[in-house]
Amino acid sequence: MPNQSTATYVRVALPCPLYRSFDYRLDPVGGAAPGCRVRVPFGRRSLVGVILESSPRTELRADQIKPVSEVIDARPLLPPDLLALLHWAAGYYHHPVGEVFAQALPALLRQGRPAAIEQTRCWQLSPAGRAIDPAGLGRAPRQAALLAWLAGCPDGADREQLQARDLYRPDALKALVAKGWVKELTATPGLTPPQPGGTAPELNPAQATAVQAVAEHTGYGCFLLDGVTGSGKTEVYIRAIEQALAAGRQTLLLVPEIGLTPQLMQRLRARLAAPLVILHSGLSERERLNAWVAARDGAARIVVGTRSAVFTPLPEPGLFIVDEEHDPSLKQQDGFRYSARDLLIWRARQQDVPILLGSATPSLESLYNADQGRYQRLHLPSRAGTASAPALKLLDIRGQPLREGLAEPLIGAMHRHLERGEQVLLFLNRRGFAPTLICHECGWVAACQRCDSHLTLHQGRGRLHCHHCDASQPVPVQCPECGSPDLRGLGYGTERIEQTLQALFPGHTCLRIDRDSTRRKGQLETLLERAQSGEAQILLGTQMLAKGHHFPGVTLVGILEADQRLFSSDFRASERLAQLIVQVAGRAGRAERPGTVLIQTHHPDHPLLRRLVGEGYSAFAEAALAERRETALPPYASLALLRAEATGREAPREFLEQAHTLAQQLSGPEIEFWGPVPAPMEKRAGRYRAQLLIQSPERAALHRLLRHWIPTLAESPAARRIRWSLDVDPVDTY
DNA sequence: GGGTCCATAATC
DNA sequence: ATTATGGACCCT
Repeated sequence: MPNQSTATYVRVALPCPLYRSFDYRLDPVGGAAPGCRVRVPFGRRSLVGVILESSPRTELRADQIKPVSEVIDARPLLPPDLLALLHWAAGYYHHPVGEVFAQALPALLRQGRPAAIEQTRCWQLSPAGRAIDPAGLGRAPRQAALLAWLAGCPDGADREQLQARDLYRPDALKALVAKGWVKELTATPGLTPPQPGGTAPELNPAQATAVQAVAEHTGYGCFLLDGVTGSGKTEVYIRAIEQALAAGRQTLLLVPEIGLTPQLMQRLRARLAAPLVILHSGLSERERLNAWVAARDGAARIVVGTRSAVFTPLPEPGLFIVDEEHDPSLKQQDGFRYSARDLLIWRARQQDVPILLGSATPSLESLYNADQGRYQRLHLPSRAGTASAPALKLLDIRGQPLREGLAEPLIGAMHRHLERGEQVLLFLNRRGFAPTLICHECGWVAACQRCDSHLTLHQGRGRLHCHHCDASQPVPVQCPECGSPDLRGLGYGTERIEQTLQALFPGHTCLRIDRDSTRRKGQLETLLERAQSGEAQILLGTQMLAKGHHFPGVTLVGILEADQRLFSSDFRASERLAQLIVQVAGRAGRAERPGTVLIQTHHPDHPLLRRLVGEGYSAFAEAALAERRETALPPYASLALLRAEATGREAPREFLEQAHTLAQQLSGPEIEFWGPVPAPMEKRAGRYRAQLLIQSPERAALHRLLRHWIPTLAESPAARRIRWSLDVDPVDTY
């Protein structure tokens, strides 16, 4: 008998919100190993699930069990190490196993499609086609449109990309190919061919030490690579990846979801002669599957991706890296709320692989772990002889006259820097013209119908916009309450500051970089280019400006609004503010010209702010950690947050009250509860939200409670009536 | 008698 | 999540 298996029952993870797996009979003898997908009947439906384990026996009676209808994978789709990771993650985040598995797989695999790279046809402009002016094809507008679009795609475009722009016309493409203007290629998309050519810079001693520390390490080790912008973290990554490549090993690099970090990608491509795939939210499902399969089969030697890439199987892992490890986007904010950083650390330990956490502003958690000796700290000082760290200064604006939100000393400093031919960057984390529209006659304020918030005035578009639910309406001509036409914008957004700057600095060009000015594809790149070329001297922007991009000509940074975050209800707000200030400061001053950072504040005596400005981020972190210790907050305690929302105001609170009562019965005195309380913005997008915070000095105790509490709660009748979710290790407590 | 609309139960 | 079921309620 060939290949007779003793295992006739399989335990399957199915994509539904249930805290259990389901047993099926495997009729055709031959077996299927854990990690294979199967199609099974489930209720009245048919679902694709993943085999968790197989066993010769089952606890169920024969009439309670159904047969597997199809074994999809002959060999396991997921290797044992990934099964273990997903299993552990489901337990740690107290999330249904089946949903965890579903989230970890590309959509096409979830649907049961084969795990095979599919060659796709793609079309590229030929040299002859490049010479054609699309405007000359008056009688063939489809072809003209295709030519015009393809001119902007040096790598060609595939069917999916063309369809996305409604340009996919088989006849037009055929005609263009026949004329020799377009080439049809079959490509395996995703696997970028190696094209190294960049030169390796000499390592400074700190970089060399860091690279060596990772190189000398065999097996698991967690390294916290802590270095300011410009200290050469990327070079350390590249050398470490080279070592992994030389050892025949794969590298997984996680990045936050910032515009795909074009600068980082360019450097990796220029230096590393190995097949590299990228996994990010902009991929089509086919591209994502191809990249995933290339990684799993070992064809891709380097995998770069955003948080969900932590679930990519790698047959020969040798190095893990988390870039910007403090970045909140590494934590999933809905559904299965996992931390990609924390999961990758677990995975590193399990697979006995070194992991590198990089940041100019490490999270307090990671600094604490380093202090405890769990991570090895590798410090990169700013390079000797080049950029000195920018000087941070607090600008006390209490009682000061402000010109549309700008204090005189800031305006004066801007003049001085601009006159020297240098660039200035202003940071304001508030888009639009004004955060509120108010009636000067009666005090009416434009409020959002669906949220507890004001509508933001966007003057350029002539609309009022809610930044919390995306609702939008035209700006009223007169007050709906009293009929007065005297409606005024209250407060300042980037759009308004832009106008002010144009009036104050008529001789200089100002660029506004925020989500509104970069809505269309390619706009961000264009604006960044104009900033870097020096064509514009004043750069004004939101959060977008804080990450990843260097502006060597900038010598002055103004932070217009720091106070909001100092008194937020979120205990992480001051950590975020400090990280933001340092990250924004890092955009400024390279080489010979050191930067200055002016921070406008009404609270120049705030101890944490003073510490940051006077002594730097490490000193700030030390003080912030001491504060966390005193208040018994993370990393000195473990948190979980139970959230609930519904269309009525009472339902979420009632559910949380019930949940609270149940939890108190299940837990000991070491667990503290805060709430239930309404969320800081109770109504959002038409739903009322409330939350219950669970806090424990002992992680294990917290998890013991959650293990019993959450599945019980999920089965309660109240839980079915409202939307609720559990957030383990929340990064935002609202 | 026959519709719809919800709460409730079950899914190997 | 999805699908089925059983009343309550309302209609011609």
